Amino acid sequence: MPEILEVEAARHVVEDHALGRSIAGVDAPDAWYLKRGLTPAAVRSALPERRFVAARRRGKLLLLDTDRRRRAGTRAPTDAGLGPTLALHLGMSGRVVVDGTAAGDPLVYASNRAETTWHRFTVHFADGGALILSDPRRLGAVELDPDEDRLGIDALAVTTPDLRALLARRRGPIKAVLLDQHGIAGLGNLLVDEILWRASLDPNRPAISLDPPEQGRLGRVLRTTLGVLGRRGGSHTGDLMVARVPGGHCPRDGAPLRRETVGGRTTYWCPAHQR
DNA sequence: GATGACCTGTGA
DNA sequence: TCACAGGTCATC
Repeated sequence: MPEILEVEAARHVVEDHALGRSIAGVDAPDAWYLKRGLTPAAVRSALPERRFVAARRRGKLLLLDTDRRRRAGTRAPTDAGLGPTLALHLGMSGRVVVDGTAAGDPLVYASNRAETTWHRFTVHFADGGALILSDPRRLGAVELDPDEDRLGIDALAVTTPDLRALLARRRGPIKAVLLDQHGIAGLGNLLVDEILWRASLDPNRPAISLDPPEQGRLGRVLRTTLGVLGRRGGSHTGDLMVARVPGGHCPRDGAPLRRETVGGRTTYWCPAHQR
């Protein structure tokens, strides 16, 4: 499931394989997939003859900056300023594939008929390759020049002071606060459960109720968890993951895990050590 | 701040 | 056949 770690891996694939290549065309077969007023015609006219010059990320949003158009054989720009920024959101089942290579997938992408129908958005390069956003469940999105500030501080950059400030002004459950992309951007359901389990904090605790030592602990655990799971290969590699099933037991102390809805999402946590 | 809708593949 | 998963947005 694409949370910040998967999007960062996708960003890396784009950075390593898609920058600097001339864009020849765009396939946007699913107009519903284009958000905030973007139309297939608009995106088809915006991208060709440009190149991606940077692959950024804010939270779970992948941001691909383009350059200005240039006349063939000259260095003179034909329009002012930089080009638009293409924003890709992977939703819950999206994958970015460049020339058949997807993040975390050493195998060549076997494009069969079923998978082709999941191609919601494709950028064709002049050299014949392509960047594809494949998404079976259609909950991802493509937009142009997004409002990046609708997202909070990136989870990979958040500091303990940032976290203290955020927790201090929220009365809702800690879990809901960590999931809210306006505050901290990038954490999803699995990562938040793993972080709170490692930090020994009850997900239902009002954020405002954490004392300074607990805030500090949460900050440290947040950073180390993202580091460890990133190295292991993603959001699904947490220690809690194996036990995250109905009837599961805490990998730390063996107590039965509780399963309930917190912050609107299915939550697994250990009442024995998360307090 | 909480809830349901959005969409569709998977697994019981 | 149906509950469920996931992230986000509109609405209560």
